[in-house]
Formats: sequence, C-alpha cells, structure tokens
Amino acid sequence: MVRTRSEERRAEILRAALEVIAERGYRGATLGSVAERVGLTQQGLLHYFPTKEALLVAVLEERDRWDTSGGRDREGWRLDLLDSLVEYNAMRPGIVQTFSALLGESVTDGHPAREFFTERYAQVRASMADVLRLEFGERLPGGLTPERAAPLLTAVMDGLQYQWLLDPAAVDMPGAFRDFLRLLRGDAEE
Amino acid sequence: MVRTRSEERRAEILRAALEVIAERGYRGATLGSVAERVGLTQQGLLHYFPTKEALLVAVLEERDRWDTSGGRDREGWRLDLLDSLVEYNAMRPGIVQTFSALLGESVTDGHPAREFFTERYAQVRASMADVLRLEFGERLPGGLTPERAAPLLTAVMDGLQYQWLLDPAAVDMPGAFRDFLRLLRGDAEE
DNA sequence: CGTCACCTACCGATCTACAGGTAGGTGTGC
DNA sequence: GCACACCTACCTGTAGATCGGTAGGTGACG
Repeated sequence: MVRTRSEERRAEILRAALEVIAERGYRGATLGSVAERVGLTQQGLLHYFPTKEALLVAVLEERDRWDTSGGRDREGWRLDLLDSLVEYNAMRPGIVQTFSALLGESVTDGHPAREFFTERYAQVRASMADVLRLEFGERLPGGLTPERAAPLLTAVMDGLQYQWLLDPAAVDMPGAFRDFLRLLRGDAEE
Repeated sequence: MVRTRSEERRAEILRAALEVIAERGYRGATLGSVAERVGLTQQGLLHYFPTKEALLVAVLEERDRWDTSGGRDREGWRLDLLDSLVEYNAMRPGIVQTFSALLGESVTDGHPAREFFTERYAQVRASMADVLRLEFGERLPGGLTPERAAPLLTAVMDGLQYQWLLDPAAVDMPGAFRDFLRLLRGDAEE
C-alpha cells in the first residue's frame, strides 16, 4: 500500500494542475501554485513530474484515458449520448475551461499540446462521422455526408463552449446543441 | 507629417504585436519581441504604449474598428457576405490565429481580454440574429428562430477556425461553413 | 539482531533567464 | 529652446530547473 501512496499523490497533483490550468492556462500556470495546492514545494512537485511539460503531458494523457474509456463505447457514441455529454460538460465548467484554454493556447507556435490536439481532433472527427453514419447512413437528412457533417458537429461543441464560458447566462449550451442536432436530423421543431 | 510618423509607428507596432500574439499568445508575448520586430528597444515601445495591457487594448480596439467598419454595412451583413468573410479569414491565418489564441486565453480568470470578448460575442450574436431575420424572417427553414440559430452560427465559425488552425489540410473551412449555411437554409444539396 | 546499501519523498538554497517597468538621459527637428 | 522620439542603465519580481542534502523505510546478509 505504500506504492499506492505515490500514485495517489500523482493523482492529487494532476487534479490541482487541472484547476490551475483552468484558471491561468498552461503558460500562466506555475509549478509553485500547483504544488501549493497539494501541500508541496515546487521542488517536491518536480520529484513526481520532472518538468512542467511532463506535467502537462500527464494531464493530457489522463484526459485521453478518460474520454476513450468512460464516454466511448466499443462501437463509439450514439447521437443522444453526445447530447448528454454536452449536458455533462455544462455541469463541469472547470474541466471545460481547462481544455478550452489549452485548445486556445495550442494553436500558437511550438505549444506542447499542439500535437495532442491535432491528433485528437482528427480522431474526434472520425468518431463523429461514425456516429452519424450509424444513425443516418451515407446521407443525413440535411443532405450532408457524415464526413462533411463531422467537423461541423465538433465545431459547434467547441464554439458553444467558448460562448458559454464567457457568459454562461447568455447561452444555453445544451439547448443550443440540441437545436443543432435537430438541424442535422432535419426535423423541424414545434 | 511628423504627426503621421508617430501614428505610423503605432500602426507598425500594432501589426507586430498581432504577429507576436499569434505566435505565442498574449501571456507568452513579450514587449521585447514586439519591439524588436519594429526596430525598437522594449523601452522605446513603452514610449508608445505605456504598459503591455495598453498594447493589448489597442490591438483589440483596432479589431473592433476593423470589423464594425470594413465588414459591416449600415444594416449589417448579408448571409452571403458571411460566406466571403470566412473565405477571407481562410486567407489570413495570422489574424485568425491571433484572435483564436486570445479567445482561448480570455476564458481564464482575470484575463484582460475577457470583458472584450464577452461583450463582443453578445454583439456578434445579436448581429447574426439580425442577418438571419433579414434573410428568413422569424423562422428559419430548419425551424429555428434567428435568436436560437445565432449562437450556432457563431460557434461554427469559431470551432472551424480551431480545427483549421491545427490542421489546415484536414478541414476545408469555407466549404464546411457553406455546408452549415445550407443546413440553415434547409436546402439539400446535389 | 544489527548494520550496511540503497530507495523514496521530499525541502532549502541557489542559478539562470527573462519580464515588465522606472528614471534619467541624449539627439534631432521645428 | 523645447518637445518628441527614443536609448542606456537599472530594479524588482518571478519562473523553471539543478544541486545537494535529510528523514524515513526496506531488504539482505553476517
């Protein structure tokens, strides 16, 4: 059980890092402030993660593990699961903020998360296309192919998150997302 | 013409700042690197903009001026103008990157651009709703009201930009945006 | 059973590198 | 001769990282 202690510590640190990155982004986050949150010195933290970048990588890896296990089924998502994913996100502004901040930073030159996001979006688009194909076949009601609709679906999720983070009262994120799904489905509401 | 000289300099500085922010974000940008790009020392730059934040504010103000004059008509955009706006953006990755990086950073606590973006998005949504109403009236073909569709339109633009910045070859931004407009218009393609 | 070798989990001091900002100039042109 | 457009010289703060410890534990062997 001594082994566990160490991994517990690492998990604590990752959680704290997530918070600090949400608050200040990766560039703005300092090792010291992460360390402080778990009752360590900066040097103590470096014992667990040898560099700042290693800490970031660990955060990203955990995210990867999370959303390729918890959320995704053997055969991928279903469309209504996406819906509840967005609702889930709406209850976790912290996580959303962390990854929105990282995404924003990652488009800058030489950012350590850039490759991660590039690959991740390729996967996400592919996965979205699968979901859509499963649901609608080769043509969605609106006339698009799954491959053409997938980037839009992804874009809507991200774009809504930014608007929602900036002003939660101004945007009903889950509602807006459902609106978009209705558009894809081609059923008029009312 | 001496007056002009000074304003020329300021304009040069703003352009350089835009570049540097695109490359490293606001937090990552340094006054020194902006100054260097226009052949000044860091302190020489501070002669024109007394603080780093003042420089950022000037950048944001210029953006504001730009996209409430150049792009927008007395009565707002037309839907097909949006289309060419996206095409225009696709030719200017630098600008897009600057403001995508800033948007990402701005969701972090106490970021100096946060208020700017919050207000800007409120305006943009309102403006989008106007465009849609002008084009379709109170109900879009897909069944949405202009107010419900506006956040989606905005989200698609932003979200596509991130995907495109991360991997320009993977996403046809103008094409995808046109796909979305078709969805709103309700006309199946082919 | 004790002690020697070694590991883990840290901390303090310190180094290096900038970063933003201030104070007080100097030169040039009107 | 004075205002503007800068520069040199600094100061202060902070960030990431290294170095060299220390304290506690574990295991092996004589």
